[in-house]
Amino acid sequence: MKKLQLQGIKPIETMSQVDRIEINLYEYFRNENFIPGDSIPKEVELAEAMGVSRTAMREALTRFKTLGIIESKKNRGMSITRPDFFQNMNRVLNPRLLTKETMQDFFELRLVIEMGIVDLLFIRKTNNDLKKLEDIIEKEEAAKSKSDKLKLDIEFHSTLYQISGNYTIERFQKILMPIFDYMNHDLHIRSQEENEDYISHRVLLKILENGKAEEFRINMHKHLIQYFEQIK
Amino acid sequence: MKKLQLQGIKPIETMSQVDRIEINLYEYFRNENFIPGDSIPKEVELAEAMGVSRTAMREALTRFKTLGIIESKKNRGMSITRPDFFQNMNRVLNPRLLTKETMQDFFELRLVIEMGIVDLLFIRKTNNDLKKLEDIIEKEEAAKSKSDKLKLDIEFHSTLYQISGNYTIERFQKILMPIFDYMNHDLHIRSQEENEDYISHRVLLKILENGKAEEFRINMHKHLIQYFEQIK
DNA sequence: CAAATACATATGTACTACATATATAGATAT
DNA sequence: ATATCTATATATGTAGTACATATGTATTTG
Repeated sequence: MKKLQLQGIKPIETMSQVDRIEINLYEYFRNENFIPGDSIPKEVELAEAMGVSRTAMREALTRFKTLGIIESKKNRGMSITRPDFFQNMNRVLNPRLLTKETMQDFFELRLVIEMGIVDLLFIRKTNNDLKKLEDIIEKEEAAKSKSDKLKLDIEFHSTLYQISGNYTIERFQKILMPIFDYMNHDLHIRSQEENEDYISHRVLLKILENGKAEEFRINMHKHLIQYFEQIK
Repeated sequence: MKKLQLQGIKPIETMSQVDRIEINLYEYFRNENFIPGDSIPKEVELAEAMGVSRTAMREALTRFKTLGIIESKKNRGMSITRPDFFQNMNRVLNPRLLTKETMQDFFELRLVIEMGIVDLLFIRKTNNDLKKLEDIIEKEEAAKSKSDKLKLDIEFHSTLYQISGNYTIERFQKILMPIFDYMNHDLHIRSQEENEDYISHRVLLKILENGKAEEFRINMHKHLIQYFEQIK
């Protein structure tokens, strides 16, 4: 029988005992309808109930701890926790470990999100938000050094993520930042000056204040045109 | 001294030995400039070099294995691997473990991505893709039962993700699917029939064939209006 | 009755022994 | 000489025991 390889699926025969323990535990957690905060049986009980050594059980438990599904305290035992998706992503996000394709994917994802959050911006924007953007733009226009300008550019876009009011997206962006940083070294982006109909942050802000979402999207696309041109 | 709580940062004094081993190892991996495929020293060597027991070292190594940063084979030792971000996400993605807020965030993220990928669609669409969408729409129009319609609706949108040519986004969507499924039970979405200017999949396809990205975005927004109306 | 102390308990760390899979070298047969 | 089979060495996987450490609970003490 040929072995078809699928994402994230191991053939049974190559599963170690700990793999099976992990699956058993996961089933157990689900069946018991545990919710975050609930405490679970202690290590020795779990090990005995499953007929394995404490060592192996601990290894399976370590996996869950690593994923943030359970946490443990001395003498207090272990309890279910609310996992943080992006925490793990963060631990793993070393650009050196990424393929070029995945980096390109993330790069595109950024553009996708920036184009996509426009509707959220118009639903959630407040006067305070607009003021904040105004401040950034003023600093940006006054900035002399290239690094200062870059910093404020990033701050402008980060603020847009904030205004979207979506904490998950905001964190996602923060985590992906190092990748964009890393990629910028490779990209040969033509400078804004070479671009005839360049859309400035100020124009975007004006539209966000008085315009409509559709208009904003069109201009955001123009604003990001240098990046879109890289995509084939 | 007050203890300020920050995302993903533990106070030093509460760090266990294994926590410190993990940090040490991570530094080591980075400094040695390991890339996927490189093999790393064996357990006992690492343990001795760091002056800890094999047990504790193994626990730290288990964490890396869980995150997909290293893998191990009997007698072959351990080697650096290319981690798969979404694999871990998948393991953790139990709607029961999500807060309402995070679910809402993901729900919005879906809308953001569907609005945002439009430009990628127009860059990457092929005749084959258009044909595939046509097929789905025909089946959809012929479908009688509600569940069949729903299935084909999902298939249409999934195909858009495929057409975007961004594998990472495609996987992301697949992983988030169960959440949307789960949420749909809670949402009171008014049916398409109640909607006067409802934009059908056929209209979207027409625009994708002959229209422009801007036009498509406007209509995609109308197509998703029932969902946008849920957002405050 | 409050504070200090002793004790019990569950996880954390260490050490040892052995199981298991696999690469390598060596022996055997064709 | 080549292929196949066998033995052995090796690194990870599993088991078991002992003790360390932190923390909750009960007890003693002022």
